[in-house]
Amino acid sequence: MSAAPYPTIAQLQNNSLTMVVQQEIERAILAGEHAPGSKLNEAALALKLGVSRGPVREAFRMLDEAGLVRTEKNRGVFVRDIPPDEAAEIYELRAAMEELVGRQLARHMTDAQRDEADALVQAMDVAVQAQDQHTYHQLNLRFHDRLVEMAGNRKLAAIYRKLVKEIALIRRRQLATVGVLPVSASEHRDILQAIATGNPEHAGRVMFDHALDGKERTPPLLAPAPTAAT
Amino acid sequence: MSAAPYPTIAQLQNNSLTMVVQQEIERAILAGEHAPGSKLNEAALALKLGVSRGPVREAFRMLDEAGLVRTEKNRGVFVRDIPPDEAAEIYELRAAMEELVGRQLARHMTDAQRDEADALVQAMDVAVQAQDQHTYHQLNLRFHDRLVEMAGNRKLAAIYRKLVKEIALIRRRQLATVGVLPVSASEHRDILQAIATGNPEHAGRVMFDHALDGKERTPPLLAPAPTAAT
DNA sequence: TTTTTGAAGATTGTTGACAATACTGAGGAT
DNA sequence: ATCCTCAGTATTGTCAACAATCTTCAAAAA
Repeated sequence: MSAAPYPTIAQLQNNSLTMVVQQEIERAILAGEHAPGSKLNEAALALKLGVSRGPVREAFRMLDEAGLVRTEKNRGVFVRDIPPDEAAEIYELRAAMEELVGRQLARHMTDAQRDEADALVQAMDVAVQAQDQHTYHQLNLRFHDRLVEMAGNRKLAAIYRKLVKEIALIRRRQLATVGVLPVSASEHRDILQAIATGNPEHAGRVMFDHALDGKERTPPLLAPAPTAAT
Repeated sequence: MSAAPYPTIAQLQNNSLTMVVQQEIERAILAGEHAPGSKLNEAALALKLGVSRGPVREAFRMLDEAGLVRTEKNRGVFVRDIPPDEAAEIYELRAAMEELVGRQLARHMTDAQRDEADALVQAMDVAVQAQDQHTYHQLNLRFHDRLVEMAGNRKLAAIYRKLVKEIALIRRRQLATVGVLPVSASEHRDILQAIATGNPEHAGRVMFDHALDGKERTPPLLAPAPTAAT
């Protein structure tokens, strides 16, 4: 009675219009259909999604609290345009979280979990050889998400995912910094190896350094302010 | 035009009804006026606060995203009753964040910041000698909040504050674990001393250990489930 | 030309009403 | 006595209308 016997039940339970709207707007933002800094029109979104403004407003409040949009009283909500200095902070925070993950996994990782992670790394190798950037990126996200989940701290995992979403928003700014994909390929093996040693400090440091790479790759600034909204 | 010349301006800017309602409900929850697990009635709250249900619902969505309440479709929102295992996770996460803070401060803390922190520790000593539990607790929160802020990572500070609020909610369950206040009194001096050494790893570890004390003090479980709502 | 003013339009903030769902409790069947 | 059934009630989900605020832009003043 504690856990849902079938995932479908939980699905139906969360299907209030607000939830659907929230997920759709979030998807659109992360997919780049709304550029950072751009304004989200309540009425237009409601019309497009076939609902009234109420659920849209509630979804806005959730997205605001999640850090994906910013609300200005009597002016509207805007897709957040995360400034470079805050972006650096987010990267650093994520790195610290991954360090914690590395420590935990060095202590508690099971063989089955190790196998699963190995499989993802191998799949990434395949994607690299095939020059399949998109698949590689997806696998990379999944690899880290799974490791975070394996650490066994649900709160950590929840916050980590929020940070990842914000980072996805940051990446929207630095449009095409693509092409640097094979860099981290071998690092993933290093991570698993470090975890396998069972040394928490070492595993933590390796994951920390790896995560911070993303920050280093972030160019200081591309476009100062496309729209006047700041 | 970038920074608000007077804080009052920002105050008035955020005074939408939703914001006021959100802050009031949050205050009431953290003050224990709504017990964990208890139901929050939309209409009743709206009436009490003198607004319609719309702003109350929007505030609910924010509080849900912040982790202070839990929403069940077609059933209502409930004050979150954080289970012991998740409480442990939150404590651990907070400890990891404080560790990061310790590292940062060991590198960058200024003399003025050090003086401010020292003053807070001294004030805590006074409160301990006066047996003033409440003042001590407030100062303790402020001490850690200021250190986190001094670390210079706004995202970290924002998430830390959310965690602190959830921990306040947890404390509501373990009603009277009071009386252990002088324990951490000297530890605060140790923290500042460790930071002063300039050794990031050492300062981080001291803050981590200190933060985890809260977790250790948490009894595994007091009341299994006061209400049937779980 | 540049700045200011002020209506008209657009957008957000708030409300009250209606629809859909969940809860309660009395009555009856087993 | 216990368990179902089923109305009546309470509560949440959604919507459309009204009020308040902001934005736009043309006309007038400097």
